[in-house]
Amino acid sequence: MFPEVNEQMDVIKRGVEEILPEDELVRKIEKSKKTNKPLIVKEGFDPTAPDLHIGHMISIRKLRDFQELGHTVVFLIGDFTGLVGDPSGRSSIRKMMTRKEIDQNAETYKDQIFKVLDPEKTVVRFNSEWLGKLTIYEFLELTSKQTIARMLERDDFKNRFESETDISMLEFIYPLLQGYDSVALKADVELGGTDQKFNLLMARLIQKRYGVESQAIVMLPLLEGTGGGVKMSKSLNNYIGINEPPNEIFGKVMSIPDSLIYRYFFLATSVSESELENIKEQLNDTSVNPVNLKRKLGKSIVSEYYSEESAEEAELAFDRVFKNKENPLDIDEVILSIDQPVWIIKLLSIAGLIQSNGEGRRLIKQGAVSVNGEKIGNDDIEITIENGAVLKVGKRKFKKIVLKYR
RNA sequence: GGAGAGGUACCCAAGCGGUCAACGGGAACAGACUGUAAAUCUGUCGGCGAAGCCUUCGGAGGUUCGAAUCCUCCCCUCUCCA
Repeated sequence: MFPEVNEQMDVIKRGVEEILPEDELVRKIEKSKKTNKPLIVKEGFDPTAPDLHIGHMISIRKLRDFQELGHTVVFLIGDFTGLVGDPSGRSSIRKMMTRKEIDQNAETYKDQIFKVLDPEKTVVRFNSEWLGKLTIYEFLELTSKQTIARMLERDDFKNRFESETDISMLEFIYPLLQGYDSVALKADVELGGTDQKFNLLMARLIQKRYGVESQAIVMLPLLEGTGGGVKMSKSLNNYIGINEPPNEIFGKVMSIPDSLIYRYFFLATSVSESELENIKEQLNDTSVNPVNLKRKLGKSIVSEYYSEESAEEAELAFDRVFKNKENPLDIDEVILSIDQPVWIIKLLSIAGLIQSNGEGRRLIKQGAVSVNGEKIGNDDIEITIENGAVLKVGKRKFKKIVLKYR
């Protein structure tokens, strides 16, 4: 029923940063195959930021690998964490989330992860199910499973402790709670980013102390953001959200630095080993234009979350605007009822294309503004526009004017 | 509880009585070029229908012809000592 152990390991290891300990995972898989029992594979998510980006999808796609091998995937939502309020980030006190907000975010999560995971085979759990029921006695029992000295081995805590920076008690307890999740779920495997190493290892220890078999850990690399250098995150606004429209996803992929093309293929798509090799060769071959690889990358990412047709359309739309410098087919419309002629700056402003008149003047001076393809060279003019006129600011911002008479 | 240091625009970070709407870097935006929303180069990066004026340097007052810069109080952060 299950594939051969080495076949499973080949699938699991692709794109993975580190497996701890690998031989233990192999044993678990052997046992699972022998007894015909799927492994319980868990990953936890914080419900405070429900927008997933392709960086998150690296581990979710790995969950799918496990799922396709026949194992049980548990998508754990850390709602208890959300209810209490995560103190990490030191001084900033995060607002506590309401049950309703958490439930809404959980729904949003499902929409997104089920683009990749099979809803029929995915178990969604909330850690309040067990953490919320712990008595203080049981909680103290949990804290007794670990010592301060061991906790301080974590770099983050160690540095802060040594420099006498605050560590809240709650923060300190967090890894224990997360470990308890693994106990409650009897997790065989937990996935996480490399930044989660400490917590993942802690869970192994907590499980052992509770007499549960320790989970194996599969750590995935963090994906760099669209600007390169730093990791993809919503707060840095360098992310590609999987709920964004296909054109947007394609365009953002086209904006990544060439140096990241291979990494994105490797981590964010399902291309085969041989294709990866091929891509690497092409990148080293100066006669191959990297833009073609980037197009392929963009299409394969869009296809994964939408469809091949959407990907084709996104590519055509991209060429239309950026290669042929034409207007896109679908332009957002703004309905205006204005007196004509109208001052150009004011027009841009009410069309929502500029934040301030100063910005408008600047853009015009820089030659970034056009109306129906005609560049505006003077910020002090009044123009008369007809219905359906297209305003363009910069390379990417378009608005179609729909006039409405009073 | 005691002693110091500091809070400057989206972020980091200069400035320490006028020449400061505030150096520099990053981010962002625009233009050129291109192979694309890559790279590179250049420019912009408080507000006002732009004349001059208005509002910004943790908050509130004060000194001064004039303050981000000096003084007082308050709030917050950090470092060291207990």
